[in-house]
Amino acid sequence: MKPTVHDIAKIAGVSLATVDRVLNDRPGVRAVTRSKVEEVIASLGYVRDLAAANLAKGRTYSFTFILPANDNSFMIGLHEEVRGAIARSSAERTDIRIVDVPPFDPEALVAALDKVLAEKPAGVAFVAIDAPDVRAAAGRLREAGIPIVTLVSDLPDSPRDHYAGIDNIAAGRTAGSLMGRFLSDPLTGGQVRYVTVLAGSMLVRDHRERLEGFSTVIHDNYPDIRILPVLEGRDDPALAETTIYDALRRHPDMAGIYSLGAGNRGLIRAVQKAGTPRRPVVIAHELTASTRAALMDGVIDAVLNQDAGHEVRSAIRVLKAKADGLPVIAAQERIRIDIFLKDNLP
Amino acid sequence: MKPTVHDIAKIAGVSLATVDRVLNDRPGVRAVTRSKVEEVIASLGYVRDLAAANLAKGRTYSFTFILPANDNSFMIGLHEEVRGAIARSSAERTDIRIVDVPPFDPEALVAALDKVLAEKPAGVAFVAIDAPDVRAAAGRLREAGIPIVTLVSDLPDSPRDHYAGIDNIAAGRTAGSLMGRFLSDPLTGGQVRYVTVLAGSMLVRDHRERLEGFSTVIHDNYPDIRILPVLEGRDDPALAETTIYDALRRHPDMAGIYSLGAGNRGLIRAVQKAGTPRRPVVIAHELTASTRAALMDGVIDAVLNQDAGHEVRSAIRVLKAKADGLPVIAAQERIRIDIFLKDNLP
DNA sequence: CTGTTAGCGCCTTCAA
DNA sequence: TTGAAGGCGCTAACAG
Repeated sequence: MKPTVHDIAKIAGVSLATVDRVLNDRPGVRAVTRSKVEEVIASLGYVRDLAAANLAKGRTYSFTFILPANDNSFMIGLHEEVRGAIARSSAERTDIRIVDVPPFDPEALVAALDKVLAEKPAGVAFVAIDAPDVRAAAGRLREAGIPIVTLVSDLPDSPRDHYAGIDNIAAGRTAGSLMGRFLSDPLTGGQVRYVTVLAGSMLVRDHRERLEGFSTVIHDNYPDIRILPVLEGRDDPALAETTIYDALRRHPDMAGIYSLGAGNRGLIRAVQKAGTPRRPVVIAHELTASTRAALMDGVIDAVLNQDAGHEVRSAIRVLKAKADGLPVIAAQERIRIDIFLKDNLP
Repeated sequence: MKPTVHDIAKIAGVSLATVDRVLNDRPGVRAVTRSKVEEVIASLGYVRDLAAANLAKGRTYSFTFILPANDNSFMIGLHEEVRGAIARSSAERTDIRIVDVPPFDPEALVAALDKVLAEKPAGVAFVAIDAPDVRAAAGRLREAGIPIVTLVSDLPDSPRDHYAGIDNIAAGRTAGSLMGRFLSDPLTGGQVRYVTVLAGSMLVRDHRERLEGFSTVIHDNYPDIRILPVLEGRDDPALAETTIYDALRRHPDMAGIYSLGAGNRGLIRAVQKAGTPRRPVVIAHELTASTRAALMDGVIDAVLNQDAGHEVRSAIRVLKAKADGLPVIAAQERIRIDIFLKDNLP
């Protein structure tokens, strides 16, 4: 039979209340009493029944998700996943709130973080912007004892408890290897190919990291492939379309395109419209309705994806665990870089 | 405030016990009383607090995992994941037991299933063998009201509640596309290449399905690629080694190898030893210590993987949900076909 | 500082 | 057929 607080109380010769004080290290216990109780706890190998504790406390975990009010498919999907979690909240004893902030706006994010801090939730998850002020605001939350998880975009060198997102350098490297392999023939060789990269903005950390990984692999392993100067589409479909269309007009022999940001709807239209003699190899990020269709149609060759549902569920699990001071299953919380070809679409 | 059994009792003008009888539809309630209570339940939108219910019942979910006592890395890893779940069982209110059976032995599996049936666990997970007797045994479990989940290998046309594993036809197709893309150059063309397939045994459904997917894609999309007659390595490293070594001696110009079963340790040795003028493109299944190392070394080009940890955790979640008659989050339970290149290794 | 007591939401005897 | 009462494991007043 698993030991309970009663067993501890009996053996240690104290009351339930004292055991509870020790367990939740609340004040009001003499040091000797405390250590005696702790000894018994250890000797019994006691582990508290969280479900019972939460029941007694009437506890619900109040978490706040701060999300950019971006209107690209990925962010919309992320919102939906959080709303799904909200729908399940009664069963999961959570009380989740979404706070929208304007995208790419560090000051707005800082303001939101400070406002959330005042509400003292049991945990906060947010899509980070890599700026000193944001780091400082995160520090204030942590000092208040509020667990924080960065979502999709990390905040390195900050006291965040966990990052629920992919390794973007690795993602860029993966794209680079796929591009290299899709373009190179081991039996022939030597012919120079040109590849263009479409980013949202080089100011965003994720995009910089993906580019870095991609460039490294291409330079190191595929000397025949030349990367043209990066194009910035601001994650905007319309801008992406004209940008890529122009590039394909200038370079009708373009061998490949790596789209490392959003706005792929425009990219796809541009490739179709340009009708170059030979379709370029296209690798893009995030599986959405449009990238999925393009994959099926053969306009896109591979999609790298991060599973927004997994990220949200993982963030919640980790926040819960941190709030309770519990360990997490590391493997379960690692967000994979999914590679989708048209053959393994979910 | 969420409604509780007390609210129902008060409004319906009955006692807690009666409400409980209705909730768990136990006998001993007049039809009129029952429907009155049910009405109140519906009108309040009551949902029972599972944690509290389990606490009161002192419930633990007893699950049995029937696993083949195979000694390849994947199966060993699967065992480990189940043991990990057992280690967490106190926190998760589960009581999980592992039953080992000899591999590829339908009769032994049937015997194990029937033995488990006698113990009436709250759920059973097992690695299926595609045979009529096994299907019948599964039927007996289901008739006894025991939820069953197939793990890694499915049992189609059976009453299993859920399959925690990958789509093997899709996996084969994915391997085919990667092979095709890695071997073909869009700018040149026409040159015939030979590819060999190493399977464990064509008697196993997973392997048949992977081969089917692979062949289809190659035939339909890569006419220059010829698939040589399938080699069977019985998932045995030693046999795989000699088989592949011989094949590479006979065909020094072998362009690719698709290893769709286990025993990759031997395959890797053979490729290294053969030292063909040009290394073949190698695609294998399951990320293990040896395939991982081979990926890093460039001996293997891509590994398709199913996450055993995810499969086990998913099986447990689903068994719990089925035992309680609850829905599952479908997206969370879909087992992905992971594609690993050396760049996105976890 | 420590103990007593009454719940949290639900289930389960045991009587009526 | 129904109800009253006690308890699951833990926590939180409120006394002492």
